[in-house]
Amino acid sequence: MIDTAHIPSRRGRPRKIAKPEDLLAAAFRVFSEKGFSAARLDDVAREAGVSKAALYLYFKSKQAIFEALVRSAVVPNVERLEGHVAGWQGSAGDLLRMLVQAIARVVVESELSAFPKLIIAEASNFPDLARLYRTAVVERVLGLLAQIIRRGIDAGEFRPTDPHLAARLVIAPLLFSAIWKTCFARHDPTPFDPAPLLSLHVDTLLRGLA
Amino acid sequence: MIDTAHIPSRRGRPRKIAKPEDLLAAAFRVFSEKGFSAARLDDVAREAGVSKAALYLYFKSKQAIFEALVRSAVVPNVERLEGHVAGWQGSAGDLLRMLVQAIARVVVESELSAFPKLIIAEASNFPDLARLYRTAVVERVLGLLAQIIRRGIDAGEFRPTDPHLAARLVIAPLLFSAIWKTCFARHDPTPFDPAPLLSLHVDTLLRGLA
Amino acid sequence: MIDTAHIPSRRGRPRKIAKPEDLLAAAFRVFSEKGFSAARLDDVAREAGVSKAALYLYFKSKQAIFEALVRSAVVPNVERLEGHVAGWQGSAGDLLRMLVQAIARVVVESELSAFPKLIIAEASNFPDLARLYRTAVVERVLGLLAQIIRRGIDAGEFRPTDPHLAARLVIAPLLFSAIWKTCFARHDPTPFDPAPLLSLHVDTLLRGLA
Amino acid sequence: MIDTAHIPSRRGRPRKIAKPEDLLAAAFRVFSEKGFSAARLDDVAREAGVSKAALYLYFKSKQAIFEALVRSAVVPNVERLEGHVAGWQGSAGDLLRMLVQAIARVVVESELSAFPKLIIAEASNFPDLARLYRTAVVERVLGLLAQIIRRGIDAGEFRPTDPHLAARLVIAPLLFSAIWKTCFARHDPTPFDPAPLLSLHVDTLLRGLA
DNA sequence: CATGAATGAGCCTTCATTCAT
DNA sequence: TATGAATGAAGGCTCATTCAT
Repeated sequence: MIDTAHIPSRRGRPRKIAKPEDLLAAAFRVFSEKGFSAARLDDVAREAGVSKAALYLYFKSKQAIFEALVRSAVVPNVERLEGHVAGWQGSAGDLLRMLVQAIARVVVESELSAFPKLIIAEASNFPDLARLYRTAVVERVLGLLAQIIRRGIDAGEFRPTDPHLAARLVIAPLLFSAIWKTCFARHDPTPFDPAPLLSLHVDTLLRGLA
Repeated sequence: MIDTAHIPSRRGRPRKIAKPEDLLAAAFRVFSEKGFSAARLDDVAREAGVSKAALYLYFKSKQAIFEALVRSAVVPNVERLEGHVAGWQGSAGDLLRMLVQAIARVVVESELSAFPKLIIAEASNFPDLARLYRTAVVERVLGLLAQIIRRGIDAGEFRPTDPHLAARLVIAPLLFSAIWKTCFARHDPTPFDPAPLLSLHVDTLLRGLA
Repeated sequence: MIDTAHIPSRRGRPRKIAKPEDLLAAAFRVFSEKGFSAARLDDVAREAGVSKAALYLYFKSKQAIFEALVRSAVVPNVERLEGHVAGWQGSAGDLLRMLVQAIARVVVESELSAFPKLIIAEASNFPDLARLYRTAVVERVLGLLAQIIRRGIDAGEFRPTDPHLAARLVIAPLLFSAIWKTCFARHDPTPFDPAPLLSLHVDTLLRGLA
Repeated sequence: MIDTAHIPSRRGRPRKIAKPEDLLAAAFRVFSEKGFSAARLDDVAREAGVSKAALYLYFKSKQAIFEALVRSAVVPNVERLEGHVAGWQGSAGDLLRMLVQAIARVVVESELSAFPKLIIAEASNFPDLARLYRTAVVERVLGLLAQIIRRGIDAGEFRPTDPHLAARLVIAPLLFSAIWKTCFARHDPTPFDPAPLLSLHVDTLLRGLA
């Protein structure tokens, strides 16, 4: 235990230099654990190692923290995915398989798996953020997938289907995995491994689309 | 999944005798709109047309209401599904198709689509309920599906796969639809129709499993 | 000392039936002692013998309490004065003398002497209330006085002057007395008696206006 | 009453070397606008063009700033008035008229009219300052006036009255004007001109005292 | 001397919960 | 059974104050 009893508790003594990213990271941990409403800024501050008041140096309200959090997570990851696709030359099937694995790595296997849960939980309380997430993340990813599927159809690799619907079929098991992980796998003795499910998913889907 | 979901949202003169099911129905509407923490018992009471204090005649706390809500939704609907399966004599494929449609009718197309959202949102705050929901609903449905798939494999109708994984693939687009509906379709001009997606899903999945 | 230790401190036990007027009376005491900003609702609640939360059963915010307080004090006293004037038949001078005494009784000698102080202190923070007080109290009283003075001029009792300015001269020593009382007389050993000052005031003013 | 009141409200580039008088001038503007409690040191600092921490280089607390402000306004202006009186040789009536005009110029027509409001508002929160202001300003000015009035009585120019009470009558319309200006004239389209009122005041008072 | 960055303490406000009727 | 009225216990946000640079 660290003995800090000898430090006089004087008001206003600065202890730590806070960075907004660190604050958002702490907020993400607390918000995704508790949800927006049940999360306390006390917890966010403690998690970030700063005082509650310090949060207000960078964000003007609890809601502003949440909004900044969603916005900060929106763009970069999608752009990473689009980068994957741009340079690829293989078949549509191979590209789909690779994308599913890439998304799994980013979303399902990292801590970001809590993000969909957070959006799902708070969509009706923050419709603007839901719309932002939908247009800037979900529909962009779905568009990317639809484009690949259309390419596969045009090349005769896939049978004719609505590419936008098929794109949703690609995504669904990924969403399932992320949710399973955050909902059920937390208190589970055996660790949750999405790989076999996703492997079967791609195999089955590609057969089904062929 | 709530037996009383067919009760319309009354807004008129409060009935003198409140029934716990009415209270749960009101609680469901409010909790699924706001989440557990942001939901106020004031709203639940007003929605139910009773006083706030009346809630405490039947439930000892806000958390108890939530728990009763989840428990009430657990058993009946699964049993209904199991009834569907028991009497069926057709092929595994037909049975899967019918089950997907049945689940869609119950979960996706009714107001109960908010239920998965609620569980997802509150799983980490109520791990016991999450476990209950998992064992009493999710795994029972998955087990049912797995059983059918195994039957299909044994009959040579499907290629050999892990039936439990395949069952998840069956469920995933249903979950996707329910979530899409509660998250994004709320403020959407064009109404959300899960039928085409699920139709493509079953077609593709059965081809993929064949 | 009253022994309440044996009473279990259970949440929500109602203790007292609060009346909005009592709450406003308590608020008046605290606000006029401390000013709006320095007043704490804790103090208002304790002064009223209720919990802080009880204040919100009747008023939606601290500011709403303050506004209700000002509004509640505005009309009745002015109407009382106007009643005094309506039935009077004597000379303008006698009427002025009587009115000064009446105002002194109401404003200076009662606890209401703190009211002008409160308005003065908060006028720039609550311009709407200042305007209300000006139109509904100050200008009405000034109008009443101006009317009497004009009557005196018309009757040859007073020399010709601007009645609205003269009305202000009537009021000024009353305001002085009220302010002196709240500012300086509080911590004064010898009690403050406005009567001699106001007596001299009326004598001198009537001579000056003659 | 503040020696530095002639310093215009700078809004430009902050001077490197801050002077306590500048800080007090800024504090006066903010305190007289908001009152002590509602005034924020952020605003004082911004108004003074320095950082909030810089205030603590010269004053040990917010309260110390307020106290210094009041003290700084106390002595000089009264001495100026006493100088006016000392060298005067005319009649008591002329001297009173001149003094009323002098006070009006200093207090009512300048920005210092906010000072009485500030004292009135904070007297009960800062009784020591109220006492200081009373003895060092108010009673000295009243004493000056009483002395003149006694001179007038002794010379047969005024009828016999209590000079200390009569002095209050001299002051009252000045106080009225200052308060009217700060409370009601702020949001008034027509500018407030105290001259006619004070002119009538002196005329009437001198007649009344004669 | 001056300030940007940080904080402890406190206040307004909300809300689940309880009691008298 | 049912409720209107009340409250204790937070939580969000502000602000005077302090320290490192």
